[in-house]
Amino acid sequence: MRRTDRLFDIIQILRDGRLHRAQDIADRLEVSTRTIYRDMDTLVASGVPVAGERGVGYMITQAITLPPLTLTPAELEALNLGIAVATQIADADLKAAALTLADKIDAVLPTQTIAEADAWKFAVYPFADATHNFTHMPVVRAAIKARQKLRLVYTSREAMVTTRTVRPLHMEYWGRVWTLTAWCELREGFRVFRLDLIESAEALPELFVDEPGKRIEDYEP
Amino acid sequence: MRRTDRLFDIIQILRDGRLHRAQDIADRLEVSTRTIYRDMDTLVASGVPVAGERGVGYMITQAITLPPLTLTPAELEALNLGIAVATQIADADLKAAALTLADKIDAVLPTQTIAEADAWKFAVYPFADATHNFTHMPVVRAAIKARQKLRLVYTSREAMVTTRTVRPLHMEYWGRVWTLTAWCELREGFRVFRLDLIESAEALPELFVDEPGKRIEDYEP
DNA sequence: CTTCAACTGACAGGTTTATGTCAGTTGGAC
DNA sequence: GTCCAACTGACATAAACCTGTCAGTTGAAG
Repeated sequence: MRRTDRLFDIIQILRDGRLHRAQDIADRLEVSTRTIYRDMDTLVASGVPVAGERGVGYMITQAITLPPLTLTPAELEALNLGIAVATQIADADLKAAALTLADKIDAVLPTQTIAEADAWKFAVYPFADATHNFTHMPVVRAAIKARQKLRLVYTSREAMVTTRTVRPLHMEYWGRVWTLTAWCELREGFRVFRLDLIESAEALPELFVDEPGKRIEDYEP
Repeated sequence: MRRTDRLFDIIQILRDGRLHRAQDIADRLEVSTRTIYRDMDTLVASGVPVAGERGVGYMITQAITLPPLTLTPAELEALNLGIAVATQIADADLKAAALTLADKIDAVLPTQTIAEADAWKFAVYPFADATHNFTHMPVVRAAIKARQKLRLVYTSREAMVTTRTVRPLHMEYWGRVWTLTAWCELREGFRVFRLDLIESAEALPELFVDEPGKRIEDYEP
């Protein structure tokens, strides 16, 4: 938990928009510069808009602030979190969607709360958990809808890499990982794939139709 | 990453809704029963609806499944994540809000996509990261809106526990932690509190009004 | 009361992760 | 060219975490 704290502290330091040398940050947080360089790597990989320039120092390159929203309090909180998570995602489409989603909800809700909402300003800063990998979500989701077969390069947990053609059927979110349930043409049976273990996913032109025994309804875990 | 994998495996095993003894799970995953008991702790703390009964075994107590949604693909993904996160939260209001939020979006979007959405079924299972603590969010948010003073019991990172009365002004989400910016009457100055380090938050009947130097606009990090 | 299996606490060993030191390299400004 | 500070890689050590063993306790069912 210590390291997370320090990463948080670094953002707080950078927040002023001014220039900071690794040495100064290191002194302030009582660690070595090497640790700061490593932390900066983590922050950049997490999507924090910080840039370092040799001979100069580190600076926040942008501040991401959203306008006030006008939801019911609890909904606002739920959406708040949702947007925060969605903006963490590397996928640009999803980032944009999270924002338009906010707009849509904003538009459909009664506007009477706008006035009082000005006291509730919030900002969302990207800070992805680099362990998550949502890269293949769009293509997988699209293939499920379009009933397109998928060619997957998949690394199993035993580090075996296989290439297979599957019929994508169903996605689930397990809080830590997303899974894809599919009928695997290589194994001739249902298989559950973890999205974060998919190396590459390519939608094939080949479509598939429901066949008894290969539908999601036929899947029994 | 190994441990996460095993937690995921345990859910997969429990998913069949049948009874499982710790010994059996331990054998299957090739770890000791002690490890399984520890894993079960983690799962329960994460909100996975699993219950153990002495002399009997472990069983999933409920399955949480949501009906199909009808958003644009990207929005669906964004919301998907948002709901997944929101349902992780211990706060019952927020859980409910996440669900009604989904309903509202569902209602306001064009219905033409409903037909094709049936191929896109998804389920969300709670699996909170136990390190997050959103317990005080509702009361803090409410106090900001109502301009009520808050009495905080706060544990600083140096493990110092203080009780203070603050004027809550502004909340921010930093991806890993939420912060509350407030004017602290104990320190006579602006302070930033991390929500996850707040022991207790109590809204006081006492209201506050804007005073020069104590408004969020006057805060300079 | 006995049995079963969930549960708990303490401790030791192993593994992984974090950090510091050091000795470099790189790119821009002057 | 020199200076500056970001950056990188390798290695050793220290701290944190994970796991197994063991010796218990607890609660329900028979």
